Amino acid sequence: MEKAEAEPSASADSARPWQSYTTVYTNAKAGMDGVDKEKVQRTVYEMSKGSKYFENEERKEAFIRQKIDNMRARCAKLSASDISHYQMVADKRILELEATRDLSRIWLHVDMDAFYAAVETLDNPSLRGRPMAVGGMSMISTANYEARKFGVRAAMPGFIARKLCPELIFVPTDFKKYTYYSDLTRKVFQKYDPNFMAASLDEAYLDITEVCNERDLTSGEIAEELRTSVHEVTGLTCSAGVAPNRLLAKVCSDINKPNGQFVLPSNRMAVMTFISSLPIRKIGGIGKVTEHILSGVFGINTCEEMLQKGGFLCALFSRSSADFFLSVGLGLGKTDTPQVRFRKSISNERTFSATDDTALLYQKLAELSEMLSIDM
DNA sequence: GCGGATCAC
DNA sequence: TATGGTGATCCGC
Repeated sequence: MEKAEAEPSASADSARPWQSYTTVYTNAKAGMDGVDKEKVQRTVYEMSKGSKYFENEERKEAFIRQKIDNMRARCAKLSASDISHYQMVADKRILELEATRDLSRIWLHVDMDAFYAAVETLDNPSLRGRPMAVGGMSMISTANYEARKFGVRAAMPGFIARKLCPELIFVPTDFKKYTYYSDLTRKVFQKYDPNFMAASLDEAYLDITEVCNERDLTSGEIAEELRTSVHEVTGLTCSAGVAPNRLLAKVCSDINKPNGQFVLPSNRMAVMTFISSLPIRKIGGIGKVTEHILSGVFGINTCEEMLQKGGFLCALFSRSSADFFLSVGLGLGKTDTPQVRFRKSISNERTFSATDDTALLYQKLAELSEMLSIDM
């Protein structure tokens, strides 16, 4: 195993405690380039410190640190013969996965730019050019690019956002509005792929192989035309990524955001070059925890390193997890169009302040059950 | 089979 | 004052 990365020591930790408190919204995102990350991080920490939420985050982070320590120990205990065995397992799996590579489809991922915020600005043009967020004091759904300059981000609580940007305008969420504009964009998507896959109100995957062939246009030309059409129909901008599979297309749509696009050519060399230096956190399905584990245990920070450490991954993870990690290292992803998609669960939940009042808890349960039964 | 954890939007 | 809601998947027990 590689030497452990420089871990924040106890003394550095107490000198700059905010550096160890990370959240999903203290991560880099489009429009956050000129942001003073240190200052944002410190403000988030100061506003969070001492709260129940903060305590729970600390508890979870301690748990993850322990998990990393345990996995490191398991790694260290592997014998030379274990290591060569798992290296063979990995090499074989890599060959099998490589054999499934399909470069025949062209996938496009569309992602609307700051969707909820952009819709609200269409509805109320006086918001244009001013820092604005959709949501409330508890939670922000989206921030426009003016607000992002202050470090304000989706998933950040509103009271912290206001501290970062006192001028911030709050607009309450209005899903009816977003659904209306989402439907408009989907009418456009349908013209390029009648079987397009909606991933959310503001994201979709399109297999544009046929439309490219039939109209004898490049994927980049189709992407330009689709984005122009979406803008004409809705007044909203979007970004697009083109790649031979959905996993890569999703990464690509983020590269020239906002109002841009990126095409990854459908050949193995281009894919491997693209993936080689790509940070694993860019991959859908690899979140904050998995990033920490892969980095802390194996020293894996880029997709290429998934292949280099393949033996250890096969030794320590389940078959399905190891397969996923190796696939990422190869730049493989789904290329099929599932014909039917079933919903597998239905649920509802509400957050409320802590209580030991059982009567109140039963009442909450009754309310939730009632609402859920109506949904069903 | 179930509950908790992780992840995405 | 104050850190969401819905759906999916995986893992360990």
